[in-house]
Amino acid sequence: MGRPKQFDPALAVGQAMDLFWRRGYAGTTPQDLAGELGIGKGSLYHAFGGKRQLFDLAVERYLDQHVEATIATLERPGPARERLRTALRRLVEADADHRGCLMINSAVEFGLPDDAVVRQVRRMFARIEGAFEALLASGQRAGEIRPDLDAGATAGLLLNTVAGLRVLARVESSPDRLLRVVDATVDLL
Amino acid sequence: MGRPKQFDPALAVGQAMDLFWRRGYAGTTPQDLAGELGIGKGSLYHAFGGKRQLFDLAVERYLDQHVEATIATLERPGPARERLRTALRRLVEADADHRGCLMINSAVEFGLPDDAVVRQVRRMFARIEGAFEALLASGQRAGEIRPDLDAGATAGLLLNTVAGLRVLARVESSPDRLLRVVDATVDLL
DNA sequence: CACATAATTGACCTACAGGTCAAGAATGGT
DNA sequence: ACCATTCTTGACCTGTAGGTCAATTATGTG
Repeated sequence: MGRPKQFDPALAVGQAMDLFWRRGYAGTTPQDLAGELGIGKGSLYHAFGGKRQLFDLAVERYLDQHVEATIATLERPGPARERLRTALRRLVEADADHRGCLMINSAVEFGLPDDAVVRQVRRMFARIEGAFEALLASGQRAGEIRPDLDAGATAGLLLNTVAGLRVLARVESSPDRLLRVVDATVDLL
Repeated sequence: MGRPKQFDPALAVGQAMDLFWRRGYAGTTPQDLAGELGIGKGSLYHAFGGKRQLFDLAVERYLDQHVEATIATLERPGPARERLRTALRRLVEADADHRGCLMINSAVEFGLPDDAVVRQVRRMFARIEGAFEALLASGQRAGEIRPDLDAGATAGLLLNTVAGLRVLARVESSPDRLLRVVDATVDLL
């Protein structure tokens, strides 16, 4: 009962995510958010509690949506090295507007003091690193990747590579150089 | 003639750099800056023109100081691979308080739209990449590094690795995992 | 000393971020 | 028809960011 919501909260979280992603947390005002969602500022606070709560929802959404998509690419069938190359290339090519990664941008913006965001970022890193390790192990079982490679350490290296790519994407105007990095990395394995 | 300055502008730029580095551009207020430099807010504007101008000076200082120091480490005598390992380890170990890199933090905070900062960041990246390429070439001449390695592409890879390390440092509580990344990277060359 | 020059300061200003709230509008239940 | 409940909204509030300025203080010069 009561008056029904005039907007779809799930959709709204997606729009908020988009805005935070493009403009950063501090760079996004409640005004901006209300405008983007097409609702009054009061409604926004009524529905989500506050800017930070909405941001946390946006982060959660980002994880479920974009991060999981990347991981899914890694887990698709095919030769391990090519799965890796494809996933990394996608990451670069999908970022034509240089937004980088919401999580990494936030990690840099908030830094260590902030707890909730940093915890989420760590969770995401662990998830990605795990996927890399599984990929490497499967590649080794299939004989496509040198068996003497330390899968754990190399997974960390790949996570680090992704972090680098996402940051460089913010200042690199063309994807070419990043794609070269992707290839150089994959070829080294 | 006229009243002499009560503070050393060069020193002040260093203090400002430190503050921007720790708190980010948006997170540092003119109030904070005046407090840190031990002068009145008005003095600050009289001496430097504004927050952004002071920031630009801080960035310049950072380049001349920290970036050049890292590059100097790369150019010291010794086996190429070990020079690289040392430089990367230093980067990680010197960042116990998780500030990362001023330039990279700024690149993420400002994003592409901003011109001055992004131009500086690109200059710095080019400088570092060049140093890596020289290092790799010298290692190849000395027979320490496989001659079939594409020095240009690999230099890009190393720049990317540094970017990753600097970002991960902001959320990684202990340096151990980053040091493993360093070793894994160097060992792959 | 008088004066031109330059540095210092805190009071002051404007804009806006982030958030609250009272009044009104749309529902289901009786 | 009335009510309890829930959403919606724009007006309103407080704090502060970023910056300006007039008055004051310290220097060199004639």
